[in-house]
Amino acid sequence: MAGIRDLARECGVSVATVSRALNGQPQVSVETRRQIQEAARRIGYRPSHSARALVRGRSDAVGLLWDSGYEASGRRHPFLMSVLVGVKRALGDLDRHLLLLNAADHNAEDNAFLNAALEHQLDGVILMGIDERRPAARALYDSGLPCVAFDLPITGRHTTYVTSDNAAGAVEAVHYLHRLGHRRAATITGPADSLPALQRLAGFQATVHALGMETRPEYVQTGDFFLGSGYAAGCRLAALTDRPTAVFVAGDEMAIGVMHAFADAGIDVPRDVSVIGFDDIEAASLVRPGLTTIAQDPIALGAAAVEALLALVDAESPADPDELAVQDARLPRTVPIRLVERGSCAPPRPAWEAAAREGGRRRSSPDIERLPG
Amino acid sequence: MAGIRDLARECGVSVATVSRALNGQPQVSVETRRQIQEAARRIGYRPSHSARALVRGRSDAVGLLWDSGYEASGRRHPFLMSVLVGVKRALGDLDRHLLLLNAADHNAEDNAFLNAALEHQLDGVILMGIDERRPAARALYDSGLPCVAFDLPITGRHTTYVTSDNAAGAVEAVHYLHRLGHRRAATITGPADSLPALQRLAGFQATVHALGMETRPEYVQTGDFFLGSGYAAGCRLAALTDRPTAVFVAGDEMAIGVMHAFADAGIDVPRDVSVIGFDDIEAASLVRPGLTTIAQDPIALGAAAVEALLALVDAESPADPDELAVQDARLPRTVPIRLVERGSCAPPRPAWEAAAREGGRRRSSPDIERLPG
DNA sequence: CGGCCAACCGGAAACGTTTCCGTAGGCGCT
DNA sequence: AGCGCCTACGGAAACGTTTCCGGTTGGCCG
Repeated sequence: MAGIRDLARECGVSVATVSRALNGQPQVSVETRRQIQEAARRIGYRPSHSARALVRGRSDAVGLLWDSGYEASGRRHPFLMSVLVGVKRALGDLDRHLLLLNAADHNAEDNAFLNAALEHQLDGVILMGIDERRPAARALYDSGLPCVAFDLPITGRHTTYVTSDNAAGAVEAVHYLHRLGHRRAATITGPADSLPALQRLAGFQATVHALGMETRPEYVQTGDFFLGSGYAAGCRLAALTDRPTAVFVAGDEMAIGVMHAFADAGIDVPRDVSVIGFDDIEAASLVRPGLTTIAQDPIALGAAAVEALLALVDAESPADPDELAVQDARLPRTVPIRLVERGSCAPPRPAWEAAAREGGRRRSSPDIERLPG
Repeated sequence: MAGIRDLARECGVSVATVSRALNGQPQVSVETRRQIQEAARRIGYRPSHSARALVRGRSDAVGLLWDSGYEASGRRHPFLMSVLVGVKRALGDLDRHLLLLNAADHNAEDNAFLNAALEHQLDGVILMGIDERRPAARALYDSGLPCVAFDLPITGRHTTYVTSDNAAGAVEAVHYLHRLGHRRAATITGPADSLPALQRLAGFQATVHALGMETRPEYVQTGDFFLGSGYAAGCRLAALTDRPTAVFVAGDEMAIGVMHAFADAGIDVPRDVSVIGFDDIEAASLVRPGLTTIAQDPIALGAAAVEALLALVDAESPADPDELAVQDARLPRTVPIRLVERGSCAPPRPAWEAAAREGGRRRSSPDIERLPG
């Protein structure tokens, strides 16, 4: 393994010069630099990450904390993998790497995460799909180490979070429904301790109100983001005498559940009732009819997270903690969403046609006609 | 930041003793060890990973290489995330960490991966969802650094791969179909350069032959693991005069595609034809009817990968390269699969009923009756 | 011509570990 | 009593960088 000394000897210069040349520092002549780079390539020199990290006191790596047991706990992050891709790309552009902290799912000592982060001298940590109330997690973001989370409103000395624009997504969804002609829309929301669920519900209610659409207590049902709860809520909706003509569901998996419930009740989607989801999970494009949904942009989410994290570390890097910059970096990031139309929404049926509904019944997966603008 | 010297001073011993005590080496008295551990906790001592890695020459970390642009290239790894969980857990049990190498999707210099791996002194690298023909990947597993891949039959000096028991899965699938009473089964396979596709096809053909089931050229169709290709293949199958009564599809997404094709052709699944998939992706349990499929075990796959990787590094760790152990560690790992029954398979219809099929048509998602053992 | 500055470079001290080698004492054995 | 072995420990040399503090040129200005 060729070290910096070998390289220095090879070029007839000192190790200091080699270091400066390779790190792009200015006090080295262009000719010397060229020679050094040339020689480095020739002898296959590779700088030791450990040595560099040791002396500089940081590793240029960020940690990723995510808990594999999380999904079982009744919450979800439907596309962690894609978000991860976004994180990885953004980091790659900055020549940084990502260290997965094994959350030692069992037997996790309270300082497990923090210890790992400090031992590796991480620049900061990104948290996703984790129970933010775990002591081990708390210890981490109470430590002053920069942290950014997905969909988790964590607080700490150097901490912020990123999330999709859930409120905007909800208002776009009900505007869309309203444009289609719907006036009676229900929603299925998520657990009350889920930030996205709350924001989506708030957006829904505000817009329904602003548009003067009908509102009743039975029109908001609660689920847990999983299929079964969507099915159950769908059954409750189906049994209503004043059934809504559209339903905005806070998560795609639940939305698929309500579609099943409606199918089992003999209610055709989208002819009899429209359903619109949230997230755009893979299955949304696989089911029939295709699920119209508010799509999150996982790549952008990942990029926003690293941007937020870097802002956090930059803000505290100078010796004097720039209080203003810290405040600024602490602001949550919110990334835009996008409506993707598939087959699960349509204009409501005219009353006379709905009345005649109990006649013949056709195939439940009709090709849906293109919707007008 | 407390260093090992502070700890030594605190305890009135030398740094050498502290190091030995903390690393569990035997030549330190139990009393001294206890005191040192106590003091370490008290002053919050955390060993520097960089320093340790620097002097020991290795980092106790393994790299993970996966290419986010891969899916666009016509191949898939349907549950990378879950496999990742498996890898992470297995690693966590060994107090190792996982470093995600940013594959610098663009502008990737030919040695990008290898450089990153060497600079970080990784124990080895796990590859998944990557185009194994990329020069940058080749350089990696030609380098002698231990590598293990998923579903990629890569070869190199210290290299192996893990994969699900695709052949066994295929034979189980057709046995299952055969038990149900099917005698005319088709298959939809994947690209010819995909290892799992090849193995699944081979298992299918061998079993069909062994069981004396009908075989015709049109009964094997080729797809690319994506929905559209499954739909197309399903249409071709539906148009056959001697249509098969069951189809074994080499991937769940394609399987969903053929279900759509059949639905559009007025063919009911599972009444008119059974379809069985492979992989058990999330959507398999979300569609209707639920997709009966051969499930891979992603957690076990991940665990098998780290086990294989560690065998590889152990085999070459002694000064003398134990040629036998290396040979042994190079053997591919194969992890068992499991049949999961959902609603897409049923006994074939008796001929007389099939003949009368063109009569009334009912809802396409009937609740399926439980199958006899 | 002396002094000053900029540009370029070298020596050496860190950084925090692990490990090799050495040593002091205790103990059993002949 | 002398010898050697074993256990527990200390001293110090690595490991491969970065960076501080200089030092040596050569050119320019006064």
